[in-house]
Amino acid sequence: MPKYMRLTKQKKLILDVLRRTKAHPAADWIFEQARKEIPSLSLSTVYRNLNLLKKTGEIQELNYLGTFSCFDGNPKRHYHFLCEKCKCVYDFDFPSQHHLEEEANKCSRMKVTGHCLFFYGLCDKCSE
Amino acid sequence: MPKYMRLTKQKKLILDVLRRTKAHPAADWIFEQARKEIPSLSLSTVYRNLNLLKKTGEIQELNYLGTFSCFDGNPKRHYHFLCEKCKCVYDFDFPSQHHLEEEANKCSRMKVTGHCLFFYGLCDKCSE
DNA sequence: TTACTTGCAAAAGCTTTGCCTTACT
DNA sequence: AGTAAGGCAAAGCTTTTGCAAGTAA
Repeated sequence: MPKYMRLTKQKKLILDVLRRTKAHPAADWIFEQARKEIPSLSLSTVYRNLNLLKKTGEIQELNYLGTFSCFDGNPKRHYHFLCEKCKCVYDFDFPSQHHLEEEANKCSRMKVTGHCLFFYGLCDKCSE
Repeated sequence: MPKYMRLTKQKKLILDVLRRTKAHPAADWIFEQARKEIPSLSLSTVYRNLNLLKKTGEIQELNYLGTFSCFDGNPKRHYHFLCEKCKCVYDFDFPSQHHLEEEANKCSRMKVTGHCLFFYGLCDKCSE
């Protein structure tokens, strides 16, 4: 394991692409966008950097869709909404339900340290 | 799309294997177990049947782990706990938080029809 | 200069699909 | 009899890995 993380232009670009969008893109979308600025970029570099940035807590990985991951350039804990029609993931402004963890801890012998919550349904565009 | 679903011995066995366990196994574990009774069984049959049974609502698919799916022979809505150490998924007896959906509906323009919630941490065996 | 990172290609993991045969209704 | 489902092998998709060359610190 490396001692420090280098700020290469590839890493900087990948992080930028992710921060510039409100969507929660998959690795291949990030790759396609970033590639416009660095045509020699490779998909494995995208994956490697996404993993590094996830490890340092600069981004987070979302697994709501099952078959592939989406990434969020916002590292702060917040909830999401998944549209079942267009499969888009939206940020969802909703109060933290941290208290559920304490209740959950009382309910069982497990040591609950976190929870994952998201909502699904139809987004405003799809429900018109 | 088929007009009806046949009850083949393979399908019956796969469902049985899934109902006999309290764990939430992945497709390959189900395959290994079922294979003991029907050695000629193939993995694609397992996948095909899991998808059929999911479609008819007899089982549910869990995607908490990201890289692969787990299956739950209990079709009723209930919560789960994921141990981050042993990666086991447990049933988690916790009151339904259905009210969150109504609150969520008030919070946004999205049409919220459901939620997904699970807890994680260390299970009783791993936290000893 | 050191050793982390890149690009390329290949491999790995999980899941689906095509095709022909089998067997449930 | 008609057709859903099975078995096998191959393909598909997302993600990871090995390695030689490049480059940030």
